[in-house]
This record gives sequence, C-alpha cells and structure tokens, in this order.
Amino acid sequence: MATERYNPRETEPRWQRVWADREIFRTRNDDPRPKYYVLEMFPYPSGRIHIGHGRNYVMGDVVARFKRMKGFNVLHPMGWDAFGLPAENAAIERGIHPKTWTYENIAAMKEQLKLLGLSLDWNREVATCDPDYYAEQQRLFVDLFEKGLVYRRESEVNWDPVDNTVLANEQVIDGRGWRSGAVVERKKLAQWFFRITHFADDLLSALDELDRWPDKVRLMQRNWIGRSEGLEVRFRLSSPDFPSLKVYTTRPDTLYGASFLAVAADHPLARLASAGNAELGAFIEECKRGGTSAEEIETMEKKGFDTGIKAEHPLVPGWFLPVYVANFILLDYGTGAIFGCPAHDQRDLDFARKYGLPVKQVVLPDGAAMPGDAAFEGDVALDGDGRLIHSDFLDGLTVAEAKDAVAARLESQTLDGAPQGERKVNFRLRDWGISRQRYWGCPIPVIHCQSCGPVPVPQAELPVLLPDDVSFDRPGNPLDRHTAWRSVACPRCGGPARRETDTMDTFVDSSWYFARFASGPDGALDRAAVDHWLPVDQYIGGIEHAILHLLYARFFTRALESCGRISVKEPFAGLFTQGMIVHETYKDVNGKWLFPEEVEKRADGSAVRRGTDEPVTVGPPEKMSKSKRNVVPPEVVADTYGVDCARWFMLSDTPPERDSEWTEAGIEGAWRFAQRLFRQINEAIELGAPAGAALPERFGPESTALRRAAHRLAADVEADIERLRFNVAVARVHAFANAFGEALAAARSGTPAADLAFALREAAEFLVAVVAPMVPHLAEECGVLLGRDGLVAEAAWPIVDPALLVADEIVLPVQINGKKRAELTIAAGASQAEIEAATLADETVLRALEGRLPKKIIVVPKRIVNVVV
RNA sequence: GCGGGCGUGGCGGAACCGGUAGACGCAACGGACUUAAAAUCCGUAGGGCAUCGCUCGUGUGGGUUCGAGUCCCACCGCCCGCACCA
Repeated sequence: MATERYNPRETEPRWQRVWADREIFRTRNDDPRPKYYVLEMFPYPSGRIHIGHGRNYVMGDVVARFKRMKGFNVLHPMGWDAFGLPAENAAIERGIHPKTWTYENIAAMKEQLKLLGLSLDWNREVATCDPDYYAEQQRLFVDLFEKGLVYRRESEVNWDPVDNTVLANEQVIDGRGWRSGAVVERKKLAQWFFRITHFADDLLSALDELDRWPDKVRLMQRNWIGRSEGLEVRFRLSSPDFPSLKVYTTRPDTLYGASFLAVAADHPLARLASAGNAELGAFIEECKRGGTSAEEIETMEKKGFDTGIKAEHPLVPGWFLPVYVANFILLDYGTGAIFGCPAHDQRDLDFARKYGLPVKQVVLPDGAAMPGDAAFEGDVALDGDGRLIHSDFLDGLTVAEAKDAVAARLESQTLDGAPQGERKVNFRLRDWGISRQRYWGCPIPVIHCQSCGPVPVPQAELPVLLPDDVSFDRPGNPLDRHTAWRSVACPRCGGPARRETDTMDTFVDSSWYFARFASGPDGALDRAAVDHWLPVDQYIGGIEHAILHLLYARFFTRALESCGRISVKEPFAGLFTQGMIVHETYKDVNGKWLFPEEVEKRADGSAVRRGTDEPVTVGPPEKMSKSKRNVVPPEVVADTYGVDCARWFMLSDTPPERDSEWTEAGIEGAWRFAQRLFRQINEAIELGAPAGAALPERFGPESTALRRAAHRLAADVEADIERLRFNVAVARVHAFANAFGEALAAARSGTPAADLAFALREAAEFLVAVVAPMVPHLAEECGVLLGRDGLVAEAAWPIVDPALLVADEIVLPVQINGKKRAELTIAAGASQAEIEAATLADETVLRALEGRLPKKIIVVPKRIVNVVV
C-alpha cells in the first residue's frame, strides 16, 4: 500500500485553525466538571523566543491535554511578565519607548508561541504592564497598606556616585557601575517594604503540607527563612555613652570560649566609637564601598577594626572582651552584633587568627580525646555536637543542655534592672523591599504630604497611571524629573504634595497573576473565581525561581487572604522545576559566534562554515542565549519538521528536571518516529477490524499479548504523565511501537483472524490517544484515519482493563551470594516455600552451588531470590 | 563565602520502597529491499578474558547489608540561588 507520508506543514496549521475556530481551549468558570489548573511561569517579553523557551510550555501543555482527556475542566492560561529593566535599557540604548518595545515584543512572541500548538485559553491573556492589571495591583497595595503589611524605612541600595543613580545587583560588575565604571557605594534611602516576616512561621510550617513540591525546593525555602532559636545577651560596655550591647547568638553554650565582640559598620555603636577616632571612621567608610549583595559581602576579605571599647563577660565578672567593627556583620540580621567563639565557628576562627585573638576550645566532640590545653590549634572549627569543657558550671553538659543552662542563668541575672539574657526566635528572612527607583514598573500609589506624611491614593482615584511623556536621555528615574506628574494635592488635607516616584519590584507583579487568570477580563480579582481555581494544581517553571518568586507569591497570597480578598493561603499545590535547553556553541576563525544554521557538520566529525572550508570551533552545550547565538528559532523547526516533532523531541530522553541538549540528530529521530507512527496507524486500519467492531469472545496468544501491551501502555503512560516523567512515557511508546510493529508484520503474512483484527484496531486507538497530549496535531490526523467522530483533543483517555495488566507467570532472578546466577520462571502466585523448592531444584542453581549447602534463602516477593551459602 | 542539586556505555538516559545495571532513543556497524540513492525493515553492540561461562563496572575512596547506581561518611567535578536580572 502506498501510504502517504505525514505532512506537518500542511496539517499542523490546519488543526490549529480548527482548535481556534471551535474555541475548544476556552475555559468557562461555571463548567461543572472537576477543575484542574495547570500553569507555566509566564515569560518576560524579551524579544523573540527560541525553542529553549518552549520546553516548559510543552510540558504544561501535555499535562493540560492529558487532564482534559481525563475529564477535567482545565485552566491553562498565558500572559506576560512585562515590566522590568530591559525595556528601560532599550529606551536608553535605542531611543524606543519602553511601552512600544514591550508591546512589540509581546506581539512577536505571541505569534511564535502559537506555533507550538499549545492548548491555551488566550482569552485570559494579560500583560502586567496593562493599566487594568496594575490598577488592581495598586488596589491590593492599598489593602495591604491598610492592613499594616506595608511600611517605609531606610535601607541600602547600590549607588553609582558618577551617574547618581541606583543600580540593580546585575548592574554592579566587580564592585563597579556597569556604565560609569565608578566604584559602587552602599547608600541609604527611604523605601517601601512588605512585612513578609509577619508570615515567617506560617510560610515555614506550611512547607510540610506541600507534598507535591520537590523536597529540594522546600529545603531551600526552609533554609532561606532560616528560623533559629537563640539568646539575646546584653554585655556591659566600658563606654559611658553606650552602657550595654545586645548580641544575638544561637550558641550561648560556647560563651566561655568567647574572645571578641563585633558589630556591623552601620551599628549605632560603630558610629559612636568613630566620633573621636578618624582611623575607625575611615574603616567604616571603607566598609560602605562595594555593592549590597550578600554574595559580594561574604566573599570579600573579612576585616575588623578594634574600637577600643571593652565588654564584660556576662558569666565571668572582670573578664573583658574587645569590641570590633567588622565588615561581614549585617545590621539586618539579629541585633547587628555578635560574640565570636573562634574554636567553634569557622568565620570567627578565621577572624581570630587574623587579629591574633585567643582561641579557646569549650566543646569536646563525642569520642575525641580531652585536649591538655584549652588553647585550640587547628584551622578547622569544631562546629559539631559534643560535651562542654573549660566552661565552669557547664562542664560535662551536652551542647543542647548547655544552651539551656546559659539561657536560664542569664534570664535570672539582671543588668541595669533588666534580665541580661532573653530567649529569642530569629529569622534569616528579611522584609521584602519593593521600592524601585525606575520608570517601567507599577507606580506605588502613595502621595507624600508635608503635613499628613505618606497617604495612600484613595481607591476612587486609582489607578495611578504611568505618564507616557518621559525621556531617558539622563540617568535616573524619569518619574523623579516629571514635575507635572509628581505634583498633586494631598488627598487628605488638599495641600501641596508629591507623588511617590518609586515603582514596585516586578516580583510583585508575578505574585498574584495566577489569581488574575482565574478572574474575569475586567482586571479585578473575582473572589469566587479565585477560590474556585486556586491553588494551581500544577505549576511548572525554572529552578532559578525556587526561592524568591515562589516565596513572594506564597506571601502575597497569604496577605490577600488576610485582607479578605480571597480564601486561599497557598497558591501552588504542585510544583515542578524543569531544566533548560542547551545547545552547542560555534565560533569561526575570528572568534565570532555563529548561528547553528551557519554551521555544517562533516562526516569526519569536523565542523565548517556552511558552504566553505573555514573551520568552526565547536563549544560545549550551554544555555541557549542570543549573545552566543546558539539558538534555534521555533519557526525553522516548525517549517522543516513540524512542531509535533519538536514537542516529541523536547519530551524525549532527558528527564524534564534536567538540562536537555538540542541536536539535529535528535529532531531527526523524532521525525522518523512520527512517520513510523503514522505508517503503523495506516497499516492497522488496513489490517484491523473496522471502527466499533464487537469484542470477540476469545483471544489467542498473539492478540492477547498485543492487548496486554496496549492496556499496559495506557496505564503506564498515564502514571508517567501524572509524575511528569515524559522521557519515560516516550520510551514506553517506543517500546510499544516495536511490539506493535511485530504484530503488524505477523498480521500482514495472512488474513488476520477476528481476534487479532480487533486487537490491532484497539492498539491503534490506544496508541493515538496515548500520544495525543504529546503530538496533538499528528493525533488529530490519525483520528481522522481511524474514522473518529469529533476531535482527539476532546476525546477521553483509553479505559484500561485491569485484568489485562496482571501476568500469570513471572521470571524471578536468582542470586547466589548477591550475584545473579539464574532465572526462575514461576507462577505469579507461588508461595515462598514453592519458590524455595523450585530454586533448589533448578539445574543452573545446583550447578552454581557446586554442592555447597544454602545457609539461608531470601525471597523478595515478585522481585528476587538470593541464596546465601 | 553560605544554601541547594547533579554525576550511570561513544552520547541522552532507564532502573518503583535497597533486589536482574544499561530499558528506550541517538550515533555506529552488518544485512535485506533498490539500477542506485533516500526512505524503510531485520540484526549486532559496557570493558576484559573467552567454550557454556567467568570477571571488572554507575565521578573517587571508605562503610552498612544476604544484596548498594540507590543508604551513611569523606573527597573531586559541574550546575542553580544568595533578597534591585527575570
């Protein structure tokens, strides 16, 4: 039979039109079926997409299509995380308005995304820069403000002293501003904060319930929140102007090993001490140099400066410790002051060695020999468990007991009329600074009045729209310079006032978009709809968002709940973090990056510039990026192989959470498979029973084997998709196609009997349904061949007969002393005794035993037999 | 610096809860079909010794166990995040 080849260039656009015309992916909130909300993290509209962007959308689409087949009312929306820095950079570099640039990018990327055949409800599309989106965000801000979850305080920014502008961390390169090259300083500005720490305990404990999140993400969030139980200890100081210093520690047990105290450079004590000490003043100034990022602060050389002030040890009257200012102490964490116990903390040890401070061991690790001397010699701090030594009343106690004993002692001891110690729960998590001194973001709806202070913009006057008439010819925030926009009347007293010119962190935009998708098109949060759809059943995105975005979204959902806007507290019930698509990089003889289509691979493994003999250097696979040109545009793939092949390839081989390499060979393999599948379906229709044939009474061994394989396929792939193990699902389809191919070959040798004809037909229908979520266009085409009514996209998942999933005979591997020596074929229901008897009667086993007597036989049901001799 | 993860044939990877390591695919090689090519189909295939078979083998080194890719300890390499990139 001259079977036609599957032609994606013709069929794919046709089926996409059919889906669009019939609006089958339009989701209604009043649909009575059980809901299922699948969401991929929405993209930043950076320009054009490459095939690497498509991976997580395709994964989400497989889940969405599969859940539809399982009878769910599926919500699968898409939008644009459209505010942010790159739009302003485009404005500065190319003179194009951020709004124009952004909306042009959205239009282009939407066209490209549509090529992928995703089952999205485009009616719910939003861009966070749409006024109706950020209008609601401003209303939510005011709600949070009124709830006391928003406040203003000073906090540090990266300051470029040449451009006189605030820099993002990524704009600070080696401690210098990216444009001016000036050494960056830390500068304090009054900024707006969300009180995320209000929910710290709940954000932490609720992680236990998120059982469909990866453990690693939950662990990262736990560590980020960083709950610790410790002690605040007040030390009496020798300074009359600063009588005591409060220190937070999680290791009060090591207090007898203390050798110094240290405070942050911007601690009030540091400022006070520097008053009469120019050298210390200079050191504090030096500490302000460099950016604000923790990475920069913690990797720089640890330095300290002795203030000359002494602190009296709270447990040993007359023992005085020096007080340092140190560049690695953060004012935001704890009390901004620490005591250093060098023997039991690595950072303190490095510091003590550098400044020649004593190092006294006070914890003896379990099993270690008692040192003769309290002075500790090593370079690796002992931060593990053990028992206290050289510590007076603590000697012999465990670390935990000693912590408690010190806390009890200091709680009852007073200094200046108050307890000297106080047990305290502390969090590493800091409140969320949302102020950005930039134009292209959601304006913070606050008006500053000289007499009334900061006043939220009244609901009736919202939204505060971004003005369009701005210029980017100078560094800094154009809103600051826009006097007409800035000047307003105070909503409270009517007096002259000015608008807040900070805009919100774009993480605010992405902290509630999933709730907006659930709501209607007018932009307001629809409580009933949000409560119906949330939480998102399956959220899919990159691991790089494991902490910040996900934590902020969890916070914001709680905040909205506490304002009475919605009833849900946790936004994402299921989370999956997918890997990136990587591609080889290519450089020509001049070191210039080349696009993949400019490179030709020769049979000998060498690479040359297409159409020439110029050699090309092939680099290792890296994340697809415009700058390295190792990108593959989706149009090119769609035109040559079709998007189903691209989808199939993206789902194949590599586990979805791992990075996957895009190769020409891989996409060709997908093409071959698509053609093979199409041929097999054609052949099955020719040889198999007609549509709707009655179930035969009896099935022979061949037809039973095929039916078992088909039903097993549907059951296994269903389980694989539920667990998002797409690569395994693909492998199972391949394995089934191999079995199907054999059955078809056997059937072709004669006229198939009724039972085999039925099984062939059934297998074809199962196969098409099973691959439909992954290659939906091809499946629709096969659906037509099968004479199916209606669209495969709207069909049901195959119904599996459980009787066909159980085998009556199994093969058990037999080990002797843990090494496999034989195989035993035995009834699936055989008892332990029967298995043991059969094992010892087996010829191969007896030969391998060489007459030795079995000491023990371990039978693991349906798994393995191990004979120990 | 701190937190988290990953490491299995030539390549991508499979292996449930500690139970046959290498499923499935790619590349390769051999064969069939063809005037030829493409396409397709069939077959071979971790290393070593080699006759059934034996032996080594999941980044490295130790350990627990009847049995370890899987659990524990130490180390090496790579990747992600670190609060103003999104």
